[in-house]
Amino acid sequence: MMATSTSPARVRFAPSPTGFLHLGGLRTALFDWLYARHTGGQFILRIEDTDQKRYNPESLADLMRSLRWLGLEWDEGPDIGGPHAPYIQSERRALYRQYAEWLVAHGKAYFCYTTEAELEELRAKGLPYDRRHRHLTPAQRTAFEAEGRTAVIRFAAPLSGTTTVHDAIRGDITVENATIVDPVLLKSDGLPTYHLAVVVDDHLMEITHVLRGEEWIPSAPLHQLLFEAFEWPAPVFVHLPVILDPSGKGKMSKRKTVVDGREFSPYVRDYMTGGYLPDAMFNFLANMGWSFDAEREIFTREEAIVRFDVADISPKATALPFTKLEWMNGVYIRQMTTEQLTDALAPYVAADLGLDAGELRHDRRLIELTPLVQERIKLLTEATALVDWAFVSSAQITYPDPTQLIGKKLTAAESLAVLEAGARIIQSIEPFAPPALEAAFRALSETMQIKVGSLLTPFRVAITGKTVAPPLFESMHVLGREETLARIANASEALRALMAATA
RNA sequence: GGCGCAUUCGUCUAGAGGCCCAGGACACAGCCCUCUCAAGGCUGAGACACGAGUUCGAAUCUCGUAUGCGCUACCA
Repeated sequence: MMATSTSPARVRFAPSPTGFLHLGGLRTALFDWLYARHTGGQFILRIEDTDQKRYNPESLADLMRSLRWLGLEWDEGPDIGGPHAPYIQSERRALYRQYAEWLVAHGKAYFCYTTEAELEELRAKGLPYDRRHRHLTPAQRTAFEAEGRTAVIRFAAPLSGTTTVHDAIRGDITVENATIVDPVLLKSDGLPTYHLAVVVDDHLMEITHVLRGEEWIPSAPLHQLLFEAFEWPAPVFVHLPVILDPSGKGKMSKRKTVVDGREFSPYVRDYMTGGYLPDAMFNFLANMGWSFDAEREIFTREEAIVRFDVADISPKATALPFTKLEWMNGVYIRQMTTEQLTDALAPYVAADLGLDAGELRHDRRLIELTPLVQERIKLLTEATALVDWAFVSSAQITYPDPTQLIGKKLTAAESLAVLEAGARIIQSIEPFAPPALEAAFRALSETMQIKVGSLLTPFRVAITGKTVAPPLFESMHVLGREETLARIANASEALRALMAATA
């Protein structure tokens, strides 16, 4: 771990509200938050909605819901305000014009009247903007105005020399100034471009560390130049590696990607409803481009805060290992208390079974089943398939494939005999509880000379209708003596029918 | 095309000249445990993109090549 300054940092997450929050964006926000907490500074949420065409009204709510789900509370932001409000750029438009005009007044920017069509002509020839209006006379300007042309404000970038920006992860990055061709700062609709807005706001909001995607590396020198033009100190730049598609090649797509036959969405909202735990997602994402130490990757938020440092972030692009996410989610499920898991499971199971979540939360069956499924699921969504049999009547357990009722190395007749013998035990056993049941069935295994595994299979299928289910004796107990006997009777009947049909 | 960034097991990563014929994790395979399925334990297979340097010594430094990705908008 390389130690850097621990003075309080002001770090902002500045998404543009164009769609649902992406896992890549969440990771950026997570690193922002970790660094702010690590230094005892502030985490700020700022909305960069200067592109009216791409604005998506659902986006803001989704964004805030997603961040809060992960536990990333911000100290200043659009909904809670703060000393530098407003935190939505479209509400700050007057500010940007003012600063752009200051640059013009100081000879560091200029009005440009080039039309869309003229720019298109240049583009068609593969040429960048030719700085044609960099030195307009007042008379020329008046003439263009008279034509009704609207101006944008462009930065008068240095024509020679180089600019070096320091990136906290990669070190110095140097580019020729000549490659920076007077970018637009203020658009003709009066709103700023990203370049102007980010520099003005980062300065005004006293941002000390800029964490953003590496797609911004090429424009970092421009931002550096803008800070210099305004005579403001520049923040520390930290360009985060991109998140790739799980295949390892190409940026993660906006559509679902398939891994091992299962679909994984790039959107956070799908994980909020897909059986994932926020703590697991937090831990998982913290390992993407950063590592706690060489041997350990399961850690708490508090532990991460203590160790996190932007200088330790890897510069390498990463593909999200979704199977590892699932494994980690399972680890977190197993770490929960029974009460916590029941709370978490109730809404999922209730929705799947058409029950009331509030009532189900206090249902004896769910409460007893929770510890039995705890080490068998990786996602909260997987619980229903393991427990649904407990919430239906015996009549609803059918045996479409009665051969499943036959134990390994047993005949149908032998399996039937096993069920009947077991039913006699269940009828009279006291107490009707797992330890006593287990002892009795093991004794039965002895006397009938049938392996425990083979002996129990008919009961498991009889009771749950499935070959894969939670432990048998506990399951019987959840059902109760009468219901257990009813299901065994039904299963016996199914076996008899099978024997009659094949005889 | 130009400019920039990156490159350790299939994947996520440790590694800041000798501790590394490269460590951990997921996934995978085998074994153990076991009432099914899991969980757990043990074992195994599996990587420094390539080529030149620098150095007594390079995964670690330099240069080149290759590959991938990004930017090249009045989008962010």
